[in-house]
Amino acid sequence: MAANVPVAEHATRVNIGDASKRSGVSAKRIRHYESLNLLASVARSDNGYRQYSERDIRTLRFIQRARSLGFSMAEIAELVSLWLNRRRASATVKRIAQTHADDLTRRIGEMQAMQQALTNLIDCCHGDQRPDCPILEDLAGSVPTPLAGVG
Amino acid sequence: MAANVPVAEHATRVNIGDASKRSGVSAKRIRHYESLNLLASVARSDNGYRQYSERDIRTLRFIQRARSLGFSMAEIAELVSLWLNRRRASATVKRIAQTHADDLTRRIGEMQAMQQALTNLIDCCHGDQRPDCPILEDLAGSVPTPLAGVG
DNA sequence: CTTGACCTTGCCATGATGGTAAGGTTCACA
DNA sequence: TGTGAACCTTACCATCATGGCAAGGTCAAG
Repeated sequence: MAANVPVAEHATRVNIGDASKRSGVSAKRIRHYESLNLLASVARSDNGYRQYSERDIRTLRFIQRARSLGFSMAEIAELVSLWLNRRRASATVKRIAQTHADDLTRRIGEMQAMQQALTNLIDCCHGDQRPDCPILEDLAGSVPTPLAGVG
Repeated sequence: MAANVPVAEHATRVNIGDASKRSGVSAKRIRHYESLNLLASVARSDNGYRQYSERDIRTLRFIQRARSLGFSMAEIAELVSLWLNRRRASATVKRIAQTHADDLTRRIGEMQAMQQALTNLIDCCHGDQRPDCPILEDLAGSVPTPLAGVG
């Protein structure tokens, strides 16, 4: 029953369009990642077309997944490097992830503060045809500014 | 008791450095906002220096406050225009604010999803000197990919 | 007159991605 | 054999809001 298909992993090379379909990364992004040295030495065929191996496609999926978690390309470069390094310490990976998580926490907090302030203003605005508007009043500085007088 | 200070509002013109200090907007940003036509026709003195009136500074503070709420420059351009338009409808302002608030909500949600997924992975990682790491395993695609086989 | 603190314009960089242009390659089909 | 579609290539520009730097003009105090 064992199908005698020659898997020939090393020979399974596809063009960038197939690599894109199979990784979920646009061809444009794939080339960009290559320019950032995230994919080690992409092979080329005689006509100059890039040829992607299974390994390359796994790397592209790795990058795509990391992007979906919001990692920057610089962080992803580190993560890919660690992924390929069998002597890595998980502590290093964890530190990168924790730094990013902390960054997310900070940014979420900032945006929530904006959202809260904005929601308060929106709730106070009747939103009809009249010109008076608490949103504009707030932006115009209902709160007196500390440097209002010339120093 | 009324101090007889000549307020001379129309004459209170300051250079960009003072305008920056009094508005909290960097000189670079002030020039940028001018290029975006957010400040109507900034006056110039004979030597070519920009001269900011009290009104200009109020506008800069308005912009600064709007930026702190996360509005884009395009939205701020609309808001400034509405602020200056006595025939505005508060509904227009409210709509802009609501659209932005909705955008914030969406982005906060996306980031929270990232944060949650990341936190789960971090909690599973022992983070020591050993190489095995659930974070990398997740990025490498613990979930089987639908197109894993060649089509 | 020099020095330093201003001001001016203009160009480049960020980060990750998309768009587009101009051109080469391959394959299928008439 | 020609043609056209569907690929591929590189290269440049745009986004968005801001900072940085360079080269030079202006001004006031010493």
